[in-house]
Amino acid sequence: MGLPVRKNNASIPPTCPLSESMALLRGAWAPNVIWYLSAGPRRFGELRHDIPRISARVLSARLRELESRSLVTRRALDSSPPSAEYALTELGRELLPAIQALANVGEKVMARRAS
Amino acid sequence: MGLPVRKNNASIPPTCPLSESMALLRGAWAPNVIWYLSAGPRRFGELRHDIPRISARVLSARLRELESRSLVTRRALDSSPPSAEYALTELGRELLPAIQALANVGEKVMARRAS
DNA sequence: CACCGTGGTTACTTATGGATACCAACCGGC
DNA sequence: GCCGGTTGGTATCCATAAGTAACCACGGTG
Repeated sequence: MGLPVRKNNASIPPTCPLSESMALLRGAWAPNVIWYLSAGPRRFGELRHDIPRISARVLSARLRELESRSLVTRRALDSSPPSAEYALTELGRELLPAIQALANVGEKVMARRAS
Repeated sequence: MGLPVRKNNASIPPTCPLSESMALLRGAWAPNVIWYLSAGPRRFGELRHDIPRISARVLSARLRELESRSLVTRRALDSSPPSAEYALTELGRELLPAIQALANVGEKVMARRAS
């Protein structure tokens, strides 16, 4: 006994697409950054304000990582205090349905807890 | 100049449902564990085999955390070598659509890269 | 001139994850 | 009775990631 030999491995994909998208979203606050960019380009300080508990250090690191993964683009504006604007790429936008699905679950859980 | 005053804050929910579900999925490999439990209950060693790169230490920690968040249940079996079986709760199953959406994106990305 | 906002960077500390080894209980074989 | 294998972990140590707080250059403002 001890090994009831399970054959339901068949329903599991051989190489893991889940790990693939989790790799794109790796790093703290990455999904939030993408979410808050979904409505259009935003500047560093705006994102910092959108995600109150993120530190400048982590936001900076995350944006650079997301840029290197081609999920967001950075555009430097030479305004009087030089600012930067971040936007989603096409690839970044492909993650939006999944992030929306996560948000939906969160919403449902929050609603249930509030009731 | 410098501050083009953005009003698109209106499209952003006040409290963040995304962070809510990300908190449920916090910790390395958490989404994978839930994914591999979606087909039915599985034992510790089976999960370890399902997710080849996870260490026993982290799997153990993750299962305990997911159990404390009421996403999975643990059932000890008193077989000859005592074993344990983990299964999704109703709450855990609610995350499956979101995890499926992530997997779909990953699949698309992988397919595109392979072509 | 001192001060503030913008977009960061630089320490320093803590939390998390990974690798490896090890353990107790039990079984079957010898 | 001893050996090795199986199962579900734990113990230990180290590397990386994230949080905290302070600081900086720049120009505009009062």
